[in-house]
Amino acid sequence: MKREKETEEKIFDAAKKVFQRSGYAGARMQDIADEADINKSMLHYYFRSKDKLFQAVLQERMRKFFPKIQQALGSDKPLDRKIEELVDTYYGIFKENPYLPSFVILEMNQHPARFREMVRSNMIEIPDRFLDQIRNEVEKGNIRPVDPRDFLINTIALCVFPFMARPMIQQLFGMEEGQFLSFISNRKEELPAFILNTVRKDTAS
Amino acid sequence: MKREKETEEKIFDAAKKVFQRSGYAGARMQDIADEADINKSMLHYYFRSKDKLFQAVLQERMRKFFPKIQQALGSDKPLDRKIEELVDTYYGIFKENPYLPSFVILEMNQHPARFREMVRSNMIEIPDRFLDQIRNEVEKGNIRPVDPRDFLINTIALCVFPFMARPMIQQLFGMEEGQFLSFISNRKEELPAFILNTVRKDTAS
DNA sequence: AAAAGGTTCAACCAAATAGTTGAACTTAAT
DNA sequence: ATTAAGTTCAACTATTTGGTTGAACCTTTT
Repeated sequence: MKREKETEEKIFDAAKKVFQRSGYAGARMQDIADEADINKSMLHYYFRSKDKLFQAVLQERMRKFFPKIQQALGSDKPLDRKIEELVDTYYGIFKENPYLPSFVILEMNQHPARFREMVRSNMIEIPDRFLDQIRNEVEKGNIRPVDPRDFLINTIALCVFPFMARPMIQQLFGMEEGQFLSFISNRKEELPAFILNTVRKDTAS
Repeated sequence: MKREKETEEKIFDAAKKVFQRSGYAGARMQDIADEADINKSMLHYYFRSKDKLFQAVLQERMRKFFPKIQQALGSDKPLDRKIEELVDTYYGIFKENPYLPSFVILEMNQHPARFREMVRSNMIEIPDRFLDQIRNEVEKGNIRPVDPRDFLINTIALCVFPFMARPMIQQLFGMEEGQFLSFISNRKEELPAFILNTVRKDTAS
């Protein structure tokens, strides 16, 4: 009764932090307890097992993450505005959760079945409105003939990759933390153009 | 004396497989022994410790991987041909090593210091010829003014991302293994255009 | 064929790690 | 105040896992 919510929340926040940094296999229950500043048995009292705790974290992360993307993809804005909004959404998420992209990639590849089930049960899917919009732009001749799936992958790849490859980027280009962040900020301005250009039509030749 | 090379090689191949699939933390020495079909103590006889074995694998992977990219980047071909060659190189590597991209991303983020040291000691760097080439194309007005680092990141992102996000792509678009592979094959044909377009100049307006 | 040195493995060991327990403590209801 | 139910924690257990050992086994050298 005392502080039920607070303790559970402290644990959950700590678990998010540790699981995202270290992945399931690399995370230690003791690390999570230390991060939450409580006794290790509390983890089991509130979440029964490492696996249950992890599932809870993964679910929360995906529920926080994908709906925003879906919403941006499914809006009725014109394509160029939509892409700007999407870039904004991605950057907003990753600024606060820098480990999220590599965490999702890791667990997705490590436990594809669990991941599939989670996608299915949370009804995560690509809005038809977006796919139709791309087909429509192609038909109207506004963009090159392109598989909407390719365009979506291009978009996500260009947004997400720098956050996942951060250590490599910093090393190869000799960037400190601050330099990386300002590089990423500058890049954000260019991104919508990069993305839209991947499918831009020849305007002359 | 008996089969020295063969056993060591069997172990090493098994270790590559297991480490790439599961990462350092997720890999079990017993799994590697099983995969190599030998006794667990052999691992320690030939490589002393899990860490040493992992280092060996990581180093081999990076030495196999990066030089090819560097070579493609550093060639004296014109930009469009170079990008085609680079796409070819990436696809060649990933067709045979589908777990390589997510493995590198994982370990890079998990042990950034170890990764940095490995990049440094293997003298992995971006060929100046490539960076100069981009600056030159900008100067000549052939492409939009662009930070060469952004262009390189765009290129790698568009090549690599589908391989890392494979489980998500298959789930979201309802693809079987075979469908994914043919999707990836089709995508390869579009890729050079996607990449070059990210920095293509307006030709009219 | 005997000696020497490298190779293999079953059985162990020690450390790390997930999970359990029972007693003490806190809070809210009666 | 007493009780009942939820919460906390130190100490403990069971299991997993990286690593070791010593004897048996090849292969080559002499």
